[in-house]
Amino acid sequence: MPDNQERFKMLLRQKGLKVTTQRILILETLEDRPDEHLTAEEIYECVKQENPDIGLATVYRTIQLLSELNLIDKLNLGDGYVRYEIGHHGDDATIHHHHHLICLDCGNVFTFQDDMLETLETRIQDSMDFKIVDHEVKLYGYCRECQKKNQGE
Amino acid sequence: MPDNQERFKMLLRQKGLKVTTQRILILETLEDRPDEHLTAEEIYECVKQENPDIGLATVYRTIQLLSELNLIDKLNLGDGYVRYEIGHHGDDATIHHHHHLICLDCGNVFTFQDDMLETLETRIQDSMDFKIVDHEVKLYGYCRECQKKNQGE
DNA sequence: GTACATGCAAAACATTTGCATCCGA
DNA sequence: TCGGATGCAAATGTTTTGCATGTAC
Repeated sequence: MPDNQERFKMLLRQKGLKVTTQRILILETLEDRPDEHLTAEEIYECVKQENPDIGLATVYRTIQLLSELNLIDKLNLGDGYVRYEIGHHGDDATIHHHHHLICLDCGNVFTFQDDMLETLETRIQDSMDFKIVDHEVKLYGYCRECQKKNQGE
Repeated sequence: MPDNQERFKMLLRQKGLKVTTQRILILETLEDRPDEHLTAEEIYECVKQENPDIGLATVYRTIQLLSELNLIDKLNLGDGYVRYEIGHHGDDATIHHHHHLICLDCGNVFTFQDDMLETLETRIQDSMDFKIVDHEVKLYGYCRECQKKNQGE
């Protein structure tokens, strides 16, 4: 399991880019909140507590960098914000994308892992001659709490 | 197989809303291009050919209405535009969501249908106590043409 | 005639960019 | 020192909204 922070520093040096306080703080913010799906604005607010002078533009630029380096994943819940979460890696460098359950009532996002998608991908690959390299699965519905809450209706 | 146009008119009347030329033209535009994933701007350009005085705001307002009435589906390809397509209904009123294959090279979007998701949904429903009502699946990769084109590299 | 719809322009919104200054290597 | 990084403000581009006018019913 590679240390994200060390990897980030290594990748930056490799590209002749600089290791700055801001960049590290932004990565830490995302590492500390592995299942929160933060928006740029939210990341900005978090980092400002440690470094009040940081600018929102720096957050956007760093997010883009982290995304290109495959250290974070984008997530679009269709609410007008792009959200980000730290990448979930396996022992190798392979990214294990998990999937998202989105509650239509409370808006909470739950994650789950399932290997069935791989079977599906193989099938599509064969039948449609389309080479799949990434996927995104979102299931919308009602979480346990909201089902309970609305049972009487 | 219900007629979208008649259904739209019926639903409008039911809600005390009015059947206008603009609303019908926008629905027709989407009906005529069932697999094109149009942006608001593109719909606007199409409708302007029939009705040059239409405003972009009307397109946005109608799209929102059609979306609320479940006559069209939203699709976000992450390119900064929200896209829309006519809903694909079965014999009953059930919406048969198809899935999308997005080529990372040429950007073309292909659709496919697969029932495997239902098995997945049942499993999630049982194991996580989450009642699923809708889903969205996007697979990213390379289409046949682009695979061929880039074979030499 | 009375809502509701429309078109226009202005506003709102997230995100990006230009540029002078700053700072890591 | 020097090229990349930052912060700020301005710009961008999509989508929304306010309001006077138009139109379906």
